[in-house]
Amino acid sequence: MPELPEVETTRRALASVLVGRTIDRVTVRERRLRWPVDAEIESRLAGAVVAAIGRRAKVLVIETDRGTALSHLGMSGTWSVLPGLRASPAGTPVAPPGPHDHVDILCAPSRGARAILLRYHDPRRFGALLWAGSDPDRHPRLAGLGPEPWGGAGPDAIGDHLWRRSRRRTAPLRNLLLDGRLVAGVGNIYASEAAHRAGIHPGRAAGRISRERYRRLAAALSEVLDEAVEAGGTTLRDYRAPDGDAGRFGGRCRVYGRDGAPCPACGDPIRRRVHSARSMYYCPRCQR
DNA sequence: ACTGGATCCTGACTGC
DNA sequence: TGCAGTCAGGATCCAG
Repeated sequence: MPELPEVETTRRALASVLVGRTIDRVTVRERRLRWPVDAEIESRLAGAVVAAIGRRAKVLVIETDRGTALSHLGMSGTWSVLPGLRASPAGTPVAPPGPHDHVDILCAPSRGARAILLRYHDPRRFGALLWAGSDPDRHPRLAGLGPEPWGGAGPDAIGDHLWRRSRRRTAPLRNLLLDGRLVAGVGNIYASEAAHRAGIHPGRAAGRISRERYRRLAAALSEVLDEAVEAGGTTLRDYRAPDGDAGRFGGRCRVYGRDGAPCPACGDPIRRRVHSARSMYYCPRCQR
């Protein structure tokens, strides 16, 4: 799935076309996503003016004058801004939906701006589209999320937080980083990359890592997320930005997906180990 | 309170 | 070429 940088890339693209626009129509063709698409989505959003597109962890927060909708991309979700719309006889854009095109959001032309069609595509249907009303922070999908590792509190504060919350915990560091209640929006790729940059073995018991090393880890996390956002995210297989571009960070991963290849720091082969049914990639020499 | 495993679903890839 | 098996970027729920 899209991790934090991919969601951030999507957020920016959606914000650039949607903010200030009025949504005319929402069409849901398939409600069976991770949770059923809220039945009130269509009626709440029709006529709403988009005020902002935010992001919390990996959740897109669509703020309108009538309330807030949440969009999660799951493992395979993408929003695209459809190019080259033709006008139908009725004057509305036409673009026939393909398989797995579950939701359309249509904005009619207004004040010289042309019509836009946003389309949500999600083969695995692990994504979500939910109505959160006027108090999104209390919505179950957002309540209880840990602090943002990028663009929030500084690395020292995040590092201290992780250190404090990890005392006496025996689970591997990697598991801690993937737990959104401790730190928000970190997935498998960037957990691997940050641990490598910080020189910490991802399998090390989280409770046996010093405060200083957690600070270094938080700095590495912020740095790698920064670079990945700059590159428009990581495309492993099917992630696409709303303009159809693939993310360009994939080629810059130092460990993720590189088992057997040389560590860029020391040249020893990168190892892959499966833990909790997920792959961990690390350099046994650089990471302790 | 923590922990690991199972789970939702489809598509791409691997190996026979 | 075809087919079965394996794996995947997430996050929740559950039993122990």
